[in-house]
Amino acid sequence: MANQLGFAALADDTRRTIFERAARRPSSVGKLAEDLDVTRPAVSQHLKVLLRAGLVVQRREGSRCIYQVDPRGVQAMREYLDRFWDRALSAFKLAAEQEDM
Amino acid sequence: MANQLGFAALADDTRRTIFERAARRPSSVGKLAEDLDVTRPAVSQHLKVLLRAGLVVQRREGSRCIYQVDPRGVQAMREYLDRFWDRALSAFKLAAEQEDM
DNA sequence: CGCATTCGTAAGTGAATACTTACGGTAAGC
DNA sequence: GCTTACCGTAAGTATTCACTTACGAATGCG
Repeated sequence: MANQLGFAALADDTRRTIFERAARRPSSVGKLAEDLDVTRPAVSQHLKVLLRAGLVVQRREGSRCIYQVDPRGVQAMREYLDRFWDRALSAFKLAAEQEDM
Repeated sequence: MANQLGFAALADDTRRTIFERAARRPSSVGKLAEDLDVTRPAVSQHLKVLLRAGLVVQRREGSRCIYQVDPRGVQAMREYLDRFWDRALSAFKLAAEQEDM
C-alpha cells in the first residue's frame, strides 16, 4: 500500500498541494479546489489517487464530501521510507568501509 | 533540491531499482544495466534524473562512469520528508483536538 | 594508428497522465 | 416537486515520460 503508489501520489505538485491542504484541515472538495489553478473535477481525480495510496480518507457530510489525512497511511508510508533510506545508507557505508581496505 | 525532484525521481520502479543497486555498491552504467529489462541508454537517462535530484554522484574511471549514492542528498531528502510528514501529522492532530471540543 | 569498450545524447514512438468540458446523480432548501 | 449546491465520472485532448534504435565522443589496448 505504501510504496510505488505513495511515491507516485506525491510526485505531482498539484496533488501534493491538495494533500497538504487536507492535512491542514479536513475540507470538502470544493474548498480544496479554491484558489487552485485547476478545476474541481481535476481535484476530484487527484483525491482519488490519494485515496488509493491510503494517504487520505473521505467522509460524507450532507451533500459535501470531506477529505482528511489518514494518519495510518501516512505512518505506513513514513516507515516504509525509513527502511528504504536505512537500506540505502547502510549499503553505502558498507561499501565505503570496503573501499578503505 | 530535495522536494519535487526527489519524489519524482523515486516514483519510477526501474529508477528505484537502479538507485538501490547503486546503493549496494558503486557501479558503472553497464553494470547497473545488467539483468535489467531495459537497455543501457535507458539506464543512462534514469541516472541523469537521479543526478539532478542529488541522490547519486558520478565519477569517471577510465572509459567507465561510476555512479554511487550521495549520502548528503539522501540525508537532505530524508530530512525534508521528515518535516513533510511531521507537518501533515501535527496538523491532523490539531484538527482532531479541535474536533473533541 | 586502427579497433574495441564504455558512455551520453538526439530523434522518434507508444503509453501514461494531468487536464478540460459535459453530464448524471444525490442531498438540502424553498 | 422544483431548484440549487456539491460531487464523481465519462470522453476527449495535450503534455509528459519511459523506452528504443542510431550515432558520435572519449578512453584503453593491440
